[in-house]
Amino acid sequence: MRSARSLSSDRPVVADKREAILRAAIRVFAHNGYFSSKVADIASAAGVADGTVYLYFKSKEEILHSIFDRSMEEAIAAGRAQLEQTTDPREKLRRIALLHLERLGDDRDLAVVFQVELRGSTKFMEEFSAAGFAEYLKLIRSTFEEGQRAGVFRPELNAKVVAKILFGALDEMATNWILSKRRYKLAPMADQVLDIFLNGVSAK
Amino acid sequence: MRSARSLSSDRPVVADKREAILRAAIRVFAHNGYFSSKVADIASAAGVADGTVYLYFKSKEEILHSIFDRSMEEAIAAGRAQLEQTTDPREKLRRIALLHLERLGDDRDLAVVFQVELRGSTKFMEEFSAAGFAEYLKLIRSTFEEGQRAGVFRPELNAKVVAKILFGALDEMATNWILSKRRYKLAPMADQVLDIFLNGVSAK
DNA sequence: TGCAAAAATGAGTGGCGGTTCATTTAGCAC
DNA sequence: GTGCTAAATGAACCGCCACTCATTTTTGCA
Repeated sequence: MRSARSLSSDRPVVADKREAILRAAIRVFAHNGYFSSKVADIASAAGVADGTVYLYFKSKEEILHSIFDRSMEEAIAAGRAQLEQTTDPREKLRRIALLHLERLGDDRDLAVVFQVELRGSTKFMEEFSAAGFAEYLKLIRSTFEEGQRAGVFRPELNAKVVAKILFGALDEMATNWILSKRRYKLAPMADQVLDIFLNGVSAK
Repeated sequence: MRSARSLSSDRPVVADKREAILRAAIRVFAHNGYFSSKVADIASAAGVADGTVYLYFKSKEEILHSIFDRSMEEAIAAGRAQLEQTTDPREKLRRIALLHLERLGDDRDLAVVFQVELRGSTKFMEEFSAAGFAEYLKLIRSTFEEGQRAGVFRPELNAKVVAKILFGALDEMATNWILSKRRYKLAPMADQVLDIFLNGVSAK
């Protein structure tokens, strides 16, 4: 039973099922936490048998990795695309920040995985940090340096530290939003953060 | 064997052993992560038998809670004490920030537990957030509001958001410091953060 | 329609580790 | 020394769950 559309697609059913499992995993991890989530839960949420999960992923841990890798790749690509839209460094940072919070704000489950589940062990943190996080920080940093060269930002500031400050502030907005019972829009917070941030780093 | 100093102290040997287990747990959690740490590891690191741990703590989870509770209580008390040393709101925030990074910088293992292990599940996060974190944020926030009333800080800013920004920036400094292979002093970062932050929030 | 290969299934298993508790040891008063 | 209590011990238990694999189902082609 079930609509098994298989002809006409060059990528086989594989992609669909892999995708279904990843989506299910995001949902399950977000609700129960990575360590409390059972592979069986993910399987049933995805509508497949337990064993099927292992046809697409080597282990439970690899599922978490895949979620991170895919999302981070998308986020960085989207960020890069935004940067091409403008040349003003201030505006570039504004777009990065907005995009950052928009993406998380649009998918609460994914946001929970990113803000909470991925932070839960030094082992993960180190791997993830090495992978995508560092690149993301570098994106912010080089944009800032560009602004320094253009004379827009205070030249004496350490760009690495500045990047961490902006990232940290946005990160805290996201984490707070997840934990908050009161529902509000996340993306608009970007403006408030940037107001203070740009005011703090701009050359007078 | 062992020096069993028991007379003269009103609190019995209990406190010593509880303390030993807590310290051992911080070390073990920091090195292996909360979920990978075995109670047996903590016990042997503390120099006691497995079962002894359960004479002082109801469960493995309660150990983590106790670490958080005790440290947070100390941190907030220390923060309050600092606030009494000065009346200038700018200086107050500077001292809070410095203290924040000093405390984490002085005890890397505790810092790992705070920055990484405690963030690993929504369940923990919600409990901890409700408990001490919220109070800490409030400390920052009310100091900022005091500065607004004094005309030192921009009056149109939302104090809650401002508090999160400062906290987020400091938090990111701490997390980065833990994950960094290069060893540097954490506390001095406070000045760089505050430079930008105060510049961003001060009334001109 | 038949048939081989690929995909999917889900019951079973093996190991792990948090917790318990019967037993041992230490502390102390007389 | 003797007896009593509190503290400490650590072997064993037991529930859990990631992962395996023998079997079944689906697919795609002739």
